[in-house]
Amino acid sequence: MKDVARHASVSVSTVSYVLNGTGPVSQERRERVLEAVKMLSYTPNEAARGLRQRSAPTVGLIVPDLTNPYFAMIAEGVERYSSERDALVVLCAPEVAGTSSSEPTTTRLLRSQRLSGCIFLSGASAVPRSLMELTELGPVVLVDELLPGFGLPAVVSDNRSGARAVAAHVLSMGHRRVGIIGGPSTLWSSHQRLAGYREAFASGGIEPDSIPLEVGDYRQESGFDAARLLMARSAGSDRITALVCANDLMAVGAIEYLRSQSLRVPEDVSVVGFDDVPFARSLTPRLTTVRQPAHDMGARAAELLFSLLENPDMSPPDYEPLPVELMVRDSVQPPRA
Amino acid sequence: MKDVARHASVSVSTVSYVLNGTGPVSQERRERVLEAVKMLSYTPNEAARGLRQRSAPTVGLIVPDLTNPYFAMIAEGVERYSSERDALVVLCAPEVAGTSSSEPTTTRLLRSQRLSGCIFLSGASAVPRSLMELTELGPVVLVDELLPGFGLPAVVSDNRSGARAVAAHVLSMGHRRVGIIGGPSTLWSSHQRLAGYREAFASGGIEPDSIPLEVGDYRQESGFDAARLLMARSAGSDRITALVCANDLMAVGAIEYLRSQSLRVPEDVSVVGFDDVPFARSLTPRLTTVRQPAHDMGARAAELLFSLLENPDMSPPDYEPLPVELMVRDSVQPPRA
DNA sequence: TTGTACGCGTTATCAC
DNA sequence: GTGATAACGCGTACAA
Repeated sequence: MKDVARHASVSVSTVSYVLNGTGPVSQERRERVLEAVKMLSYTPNEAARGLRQRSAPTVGLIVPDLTNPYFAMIAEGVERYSSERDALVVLCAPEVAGTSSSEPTTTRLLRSQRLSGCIFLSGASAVPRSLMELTELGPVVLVDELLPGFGLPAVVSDNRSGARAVAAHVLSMGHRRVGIIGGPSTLWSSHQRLAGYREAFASGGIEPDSIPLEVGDYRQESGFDAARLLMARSAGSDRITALVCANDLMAVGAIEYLRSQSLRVPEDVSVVGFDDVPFARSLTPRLTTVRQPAHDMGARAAELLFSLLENPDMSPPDYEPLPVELMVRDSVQPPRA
Repeated sequence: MKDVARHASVSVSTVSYVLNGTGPVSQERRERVLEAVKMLSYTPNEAARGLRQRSAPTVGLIVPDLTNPYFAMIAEGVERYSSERDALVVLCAPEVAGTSSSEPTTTRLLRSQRLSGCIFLSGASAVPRSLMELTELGPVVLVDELLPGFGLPAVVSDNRSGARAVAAHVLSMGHRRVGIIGGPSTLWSSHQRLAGYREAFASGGIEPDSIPLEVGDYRQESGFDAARLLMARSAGSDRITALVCANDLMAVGAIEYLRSQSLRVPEDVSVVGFDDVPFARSLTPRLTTVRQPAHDMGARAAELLFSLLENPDMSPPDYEPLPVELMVRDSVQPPRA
């Protein structure tokens, strides 16, 4: 910066004025400065800038499992929006239980002021105890999941009505004996989806409490296991004819189990999912599911975080779930006989 | 830090000595310092530290498409290794052509010294012109792709022998009329795989030049299109009986096209892929493919970058491709008739 | 062994 | 309008 000032025959403060748009500078000098900047291909040192301003435009993105395409899409949304705002996105994998030292990396990072705030993509089963510490260090925005009791701002989609829609569709195809594979009971989304399913079935005249339910952890293997338990429970002539799964990955696992038992999908058992991950439509049969605006959710979470950063004691805006969309494909067919 | 010094009744330098392990400090004072640090829950300001040391332990991860599970796995590997080293991983999506301002974000970032180096996951079709600038600003490590002529260190897998292995498997099942869906011709991996396929077919007595080839861009849609072109070329009785695809996503696209033409997979046409993305084994039929050690590749790339950072003028180590594994599943069956 | 003082590159506060 | 100059929080020669 000194060099630039020298080349332009001005003082460093003038250079700063020009670059930050703060302070009045004569047209002539401004041009000289800009020219010098270009000549020397000068770029401000962000470390120094952050040092002075006590903050760096950097958002932490805590994501449990990038391999889940749904999460990856949210991450992309966050990245896209943030990079437009010239902010860095730092990837944080949460601690693997047991592996961690006494203090979670994420907390250490936020504390060391390398992160201005973070976006928390919970998705995994439980709420890390470190979340409370996190919130004391900077703004935290939740995506995809609500944490009742924490009062944290969140961007989520309308899980409940999505669940209602997909269950209603199953009903409308004539299924009466259904089973539900739910998500982790600790998660808000699991409850919402379950509630949605039950509402739909209830209004179709099916007693919600009579519907067999198994809970998984949103991963494929757990779908396999849950399907096994569910099918074992309903032997004989009143075998389940449709499996309603709380996400796509578990639906895939369920299908795998059904096939391993020589049950055909959808002829013998219909299956639906939730999320609409990219490969859902490439499965055989193409998976009926609920599309969540993953990309958009990521972007909005970032947007929310930035406004929180600019206006620290802003009250979190009214929470309004984003709309979802039922994707009717061919993994649901009328039950036979 | 001043506070800590005061609490421990020592000078700031002593605190610094203790924290960085540099300089000799008496046992007694050391303990006092550590206690004060804990009491005040002090954490060094990384901005200041970076300012002083002219570097921050931060690696940029440039990834074209997180939605591709294969890339996501590599990213996870990078994250895992880096966080063990207390380094941040910054996610960079490359510029979308046309969207960008004159200067790519990535370059700006590296130049502004917020990144100490970066890991380049090319995968996409072309080499950004900004790569050269990048290399001047800090160490760059390539993953999954080699860029001949740049002399950049890289971590890749043995694409060629993997390709040879799948192709050999297709041959061994009795296929003689095969078609190849290759990757972007600008990419090293595409050439390697193509070479591998041809070697295998040649040693099976099939003239490599006679094998129909279409090129895609590693994305699903392009697989669909390529399959269409390939099948159109081989009408009638010598219709292709097996499609060898340079990655899983294109294989999925190809299968989709075949089905749209009422061709059954694998009864009418066998299909193989490359990468072994997680859902490959959940497709119907389960996709025969080549597993690349994605996670490991990410970790090794990070490892390489760190050693380059510590030892700037180290010569890039001998390049040795990581082994891959043929995953035989049921998308390949003997041709009928 | 410990403390003092300076510099890292910026920005903000003041005089001019 | 412009230019000195003092922070920002840390590392580290150097003096004590």
